[in-house]
Amino acid sequence: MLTADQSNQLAEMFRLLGETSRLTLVTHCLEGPLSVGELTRRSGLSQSLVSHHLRLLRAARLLRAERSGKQVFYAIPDCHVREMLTNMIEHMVEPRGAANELMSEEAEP
Amino acid sequence: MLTADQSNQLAEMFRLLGETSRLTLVTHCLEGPLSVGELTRRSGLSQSLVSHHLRLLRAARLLRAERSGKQVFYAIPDCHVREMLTNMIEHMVEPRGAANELMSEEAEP
DNA sequence: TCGATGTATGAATATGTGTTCACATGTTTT
DNA sequence: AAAACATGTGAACACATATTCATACATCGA
Repeated sequence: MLTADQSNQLAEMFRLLGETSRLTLVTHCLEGPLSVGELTRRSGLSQSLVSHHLRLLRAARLLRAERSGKQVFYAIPDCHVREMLTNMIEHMVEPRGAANELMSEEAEP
Repeated sequence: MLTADQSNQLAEMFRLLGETSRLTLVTHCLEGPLSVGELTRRSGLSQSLVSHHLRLLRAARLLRAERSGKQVFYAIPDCHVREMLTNMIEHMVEPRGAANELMSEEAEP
């Protein structure tokens, strides 16, 4: 299937999305390109921390940066990332129909 | 966009996929349903650890369990998860064409 | 060219959290 | 009872996050 290297790289991407604050930065960008200042305002984090997060997301190509004057706008880079996110959001809000018959064990009661 | 609760739930799913060993269990299941024993063999992990991981993935509905005789087979539960994974795999193997013009900064040197 | 604004980066730390192992026990099916 | 799998607990270990501060870089307007 996947080489060990590819698995690591893929896991790395998911790990980046696995932190609420970082994920929120990405989902905000689903609406359209947003400046760092705007992301800082919406997230309530410090500008420094936002920048640190964006740097990681950029390196993993989960976000794309584009400068416009003094500001830098971040956006979803391509349809793969966009569709991946919308798929996961749909999966989340989806009715949990008989999720697991085996042993009645749920994440949330 | 998303409520704080939804963001947490979504991040939780990504976090589960953000560990190489767990992700490998999931990607193996892309080929088709696999028994715990088979997954243990392929992953090289202990059966106990595999079971722990599968439990988490099941609870998040990233995998679905089905018993067949003595064995339990795990599979991708629906098309959302399957498409999400294939999208991410495509994104990963995609040519990194001008990933980030802003500051020449790469993930791997 | 200087100052203001917007953004990036580096370093250092404290803290938290998850992964993994090892062992034991429980459950379901043959 | 045996085989296959699930679950629980606790300890060791590694890593990542948040945080702050300081500094550097980029762009624009005066």
